[in-house]
Amino acid sequence: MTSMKAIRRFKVQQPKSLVTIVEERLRKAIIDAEMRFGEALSEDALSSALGVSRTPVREALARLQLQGLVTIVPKKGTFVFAPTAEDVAELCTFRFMLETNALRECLATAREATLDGMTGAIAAMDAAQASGTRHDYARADTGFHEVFFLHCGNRYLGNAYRSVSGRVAALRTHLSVPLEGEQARSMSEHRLMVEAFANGRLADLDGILRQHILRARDAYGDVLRRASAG
Amino acid sequence: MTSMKAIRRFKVQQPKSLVTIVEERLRKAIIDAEMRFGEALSEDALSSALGVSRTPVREALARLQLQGLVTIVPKKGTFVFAPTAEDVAELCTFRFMLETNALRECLATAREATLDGMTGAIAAMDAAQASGTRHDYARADTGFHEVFFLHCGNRYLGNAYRSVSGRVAALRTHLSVPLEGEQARSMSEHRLMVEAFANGRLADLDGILRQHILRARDAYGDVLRRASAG
DNA sequence: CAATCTCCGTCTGTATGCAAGATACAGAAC
DNA sequence: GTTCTGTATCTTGCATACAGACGGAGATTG
Repeated sequence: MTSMKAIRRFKVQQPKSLVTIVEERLRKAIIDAEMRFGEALSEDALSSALGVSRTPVREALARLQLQGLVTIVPKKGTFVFAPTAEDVAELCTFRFMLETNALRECLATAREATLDGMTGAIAAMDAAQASGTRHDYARADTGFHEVFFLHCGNRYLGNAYRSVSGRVAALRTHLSVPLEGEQARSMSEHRLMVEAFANGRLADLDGILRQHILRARDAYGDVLRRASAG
Repeated sequence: MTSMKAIRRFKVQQPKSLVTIVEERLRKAIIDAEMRFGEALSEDALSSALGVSRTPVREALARLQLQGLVTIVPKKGTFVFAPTAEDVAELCTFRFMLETNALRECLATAREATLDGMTGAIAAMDAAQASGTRHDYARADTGFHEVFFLHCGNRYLGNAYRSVSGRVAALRTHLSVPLEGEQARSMSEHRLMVEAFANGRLADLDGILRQHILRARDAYGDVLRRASAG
């Protein structure tokens, strides 16, 4: 029948499963610091709070564990992840590696699209800095770094990043680094990265990125050490 | 009682959960090519075959999906993953990136231990080549590459590798590359890598590794293209 | 008063039951 | 003969029920 092609356009997106909904809700709760590091999560409490049965909650928690956002201790309970300074250091090192490689790919195969994405993210950060909350800025920051993986053309690279991006985002919001000049400094570094990328200066890009991420690493490490000491 | 501290040392590792057992069993079945790419897996059939209820089976399948070993299609079923040539290419590229970085870390911080591990793995490969099955050789090969991540000192790097190692291992056994000289060539490349590592020649190491992995990529790609064409 | 034992509440791990979507096939209508 | 439709039977998604493990409060004993 000739009208079939037209009909196909009506295909509806099937509703998200409860597992997905719960997962996203909890993910947001953890990342946006609605819960504290190490806080206990009872499957029972969550299921009644969210109005679903324990089954999807349980499955969602399992997924979050794979993303490193919660820690499941057999027979004891599930807890919001609690990073140590070492954790953060390794995490940042790893992140630097992923981003460097993603950027290299972007520069080689999707220069225009990546540049567009970056400038768009910068605009969002500007807006957030001007009028938004700190959370808005953090979200925009996250978005900036995600651009690389959207255009890098390697799904595995993107998956690997996604498997740690939750933790990175959570660190950003939980440890609202108290340094005053922090946002301004972050912004200027992001701008520098866009510029280096536009000019195809890969070495510069690596340097800025390294500095950007490793500085974050030290800042987070300091805050954590202070927290565990005090 | 003062003897409690001594008694604690006898604590036995608690029995694995059913989920873990099922997961490992299925993982092995997929990796060792007991099932074919794309084959359907029914929760019901699996649960009765394994003698457990559907719950742990379901959870295990969810985990395997996160490792990329199965694909879950809502309301339709679960299937053994079915890689395309593109998949394989991206996978190998990613793998090269991870291994390169891991090796760099090993060379910098755990030279001796890594070298020991590599030579041990080489010995296992020799043994497998002399008298073992092709599966034995594949397992030893997998072991060789795992050494890097054992000693690289970055858990995230190791996790990322583990999240794709299943697929890599499955490719190795499923696509038993028919080229005759393959094993010998692979062996010699591994030996070259050990040598370059021992001498600290990082650039050489990168080159060999790149060649080693990218050649595997092309070989797998060929087999897959031929399979999908024929 | 301190150390230890015991019991109980709470948690997770697993089994099972039920509902709803997807597919394949048989049969009816043209 | 071809196409459509209804149904039978698969599949998963989710809810609930039950049992075993862990941890803490209180009882018990030195």
